[in-house]
Amino acid sequence: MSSLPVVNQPPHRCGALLGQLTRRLQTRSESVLTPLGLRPRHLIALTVLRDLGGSSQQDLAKTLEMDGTNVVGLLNDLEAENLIERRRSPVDRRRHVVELTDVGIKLLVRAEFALAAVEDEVFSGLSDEQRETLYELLQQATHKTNIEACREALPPTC
Amino acid sequence: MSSLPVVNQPPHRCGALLGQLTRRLQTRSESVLTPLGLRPRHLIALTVLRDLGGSSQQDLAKTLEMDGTNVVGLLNDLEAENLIERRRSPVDRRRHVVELTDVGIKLLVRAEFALAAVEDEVFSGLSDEQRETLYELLQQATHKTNIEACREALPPTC
DNA sequence: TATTGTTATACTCTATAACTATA
DNA sequence: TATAGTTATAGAGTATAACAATA
Repeated sequence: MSSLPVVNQPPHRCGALLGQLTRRLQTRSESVLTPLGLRPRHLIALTVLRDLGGSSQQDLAKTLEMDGTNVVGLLNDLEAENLIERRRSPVDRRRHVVELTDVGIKLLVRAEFALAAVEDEVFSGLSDEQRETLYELLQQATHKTNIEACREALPPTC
Repeated sequence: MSSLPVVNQPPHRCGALLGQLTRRLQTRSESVLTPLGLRPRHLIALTVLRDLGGSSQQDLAKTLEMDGTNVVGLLNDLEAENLIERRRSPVDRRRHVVELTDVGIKLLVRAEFALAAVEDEVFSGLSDEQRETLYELLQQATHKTNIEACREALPPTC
């Protein structure tokens, strides 16, 4: 609201720092997941399956933003460890309904505890209040550009 | 400063949002760099070389946190486009001194303009003030854990 | 004919080992 | 012998194409 002739400095670039923190989080997450026999991808899949309460493989591929062929391999891993189940859908026998097993649910809970500890460590330079601010800023940024991306991708409706 | 019996909520997890924004930034950066014949890796290398004013390949590998063998390939690309020069160090002929060419400097400037525009777009959901806050939080977070990482890695001195 | 899941395959990125030349 | 750079090669991660079963 000031009309002083202040020179408007452009904001600093966040990209490099963002990438650096993400890489650090990724590396440490891998470390704590390895003893549980999981890779980050596996964990994301398990989380999505719990949140959706089961899914077809194609829907899962869309949600994970992965190629369908890679979802097959991912689910093969998880099924081999008895963490998920594939059942033919009774209404459309082409579809596989994928669901978490009890073993999968329990392992997911353990993994989430481990990952929470990783975040606490990586963000230990910030106070709880600062972390909350960071969260809100990131959410605002992702949400805005989500809408933008949607507008770009879809022609008429959105 | 309040002594009310407020329940301390743990802060939200930032990891997922951080990863999402980073991926978005990465994808769009690739898009704008492709017409310039560059990949993100190339740009990071060019930036580091300018900031250091030249470097040996090993030092470059350390700075980029990449394997030395991959730096060779990276530099081969850049040299083929006449963006960098390798010269034998006169004091230690095992070393290659790597420096930007004039062509490299000019292309770097163009790439940075393009990337600034990408950041402006990806962070368009935030005001300049919010972007600055985000920058400061990210910087504080990365710096703290940098020190931590250093303490972990080095036994006595640090 | 289109859709779901699968396999086989190729392409990229990254890391390991062995080689050359210099010290 | 150790170091700087290079090459060849193998291992992940990911994407494309063809195929089987079902709609």
